[in-house]
Amino acid sequence: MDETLKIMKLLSDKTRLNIVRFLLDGEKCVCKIFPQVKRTQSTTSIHLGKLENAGILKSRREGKKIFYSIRDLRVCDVFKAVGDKKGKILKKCCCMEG
Amino acid sequence: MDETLKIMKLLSDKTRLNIVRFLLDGEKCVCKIFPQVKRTQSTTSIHLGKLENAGILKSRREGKKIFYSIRDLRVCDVFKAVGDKKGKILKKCCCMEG
DNA sequence: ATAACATATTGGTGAACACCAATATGTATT
DNA sequence: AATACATATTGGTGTTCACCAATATGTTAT
Repeated sequence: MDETLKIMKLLSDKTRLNIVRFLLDGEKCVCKIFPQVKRTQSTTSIHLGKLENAGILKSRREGKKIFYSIRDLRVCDVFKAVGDKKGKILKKCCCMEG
Repeated sequence: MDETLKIMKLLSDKTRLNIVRFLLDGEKCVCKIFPQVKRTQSTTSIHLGKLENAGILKSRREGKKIFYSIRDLRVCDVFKAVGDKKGKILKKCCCMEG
């Protein structure tokens, strides 16, 4: 499938976009994520699964908790490209040199 | 509404993505666009309308024909950010300096 | 004015998917 | 093993929206 389309589809949902935005601040536990994005635990879990499955996020277990973080740094560049607030904070970007 | 989300939604459809990709080569007439993206004239017209309405594209009449082109150069940067083939061709980008 | 052409709009249909509640799985503690 | 906690999965519902065919609007030429 069209890789660009895949990424765009993943970022075209409010909940997923807010998840990624939140994770731009660094690794976060699920229990912190779903209150932040104002969705139920189940809904949030589904979205995290999709993002991880697509390679956008990665996860790590620590005891009972699971921490998610950004794996595919291209999303940072996308935020920068569109001029998102969160993007402006980011200094290091992966594919913007040259 | 969330500006980033708006752009992502617009770029998250196969037809619209292909329209924008095609227009990265320059201004194009509707009659050339809809065969390229393999959609009916009516469907293509709707998508062009949405993209123009959102400020991504602009249009210009020349006789009976209407030509569309890219107005919001951020989409170029988005293509570059995700590593899309079309993005790699582009040399000038608007918001990537610095 | 009428015909021919280019694009826009409308109406109806089907599919994709976000959402929540409820349940299941998995992990740590006692 | 039983309980409590954290996350994942399932089932069902409602909405959004892409699509096409048909029709309407607008432009040029005769």
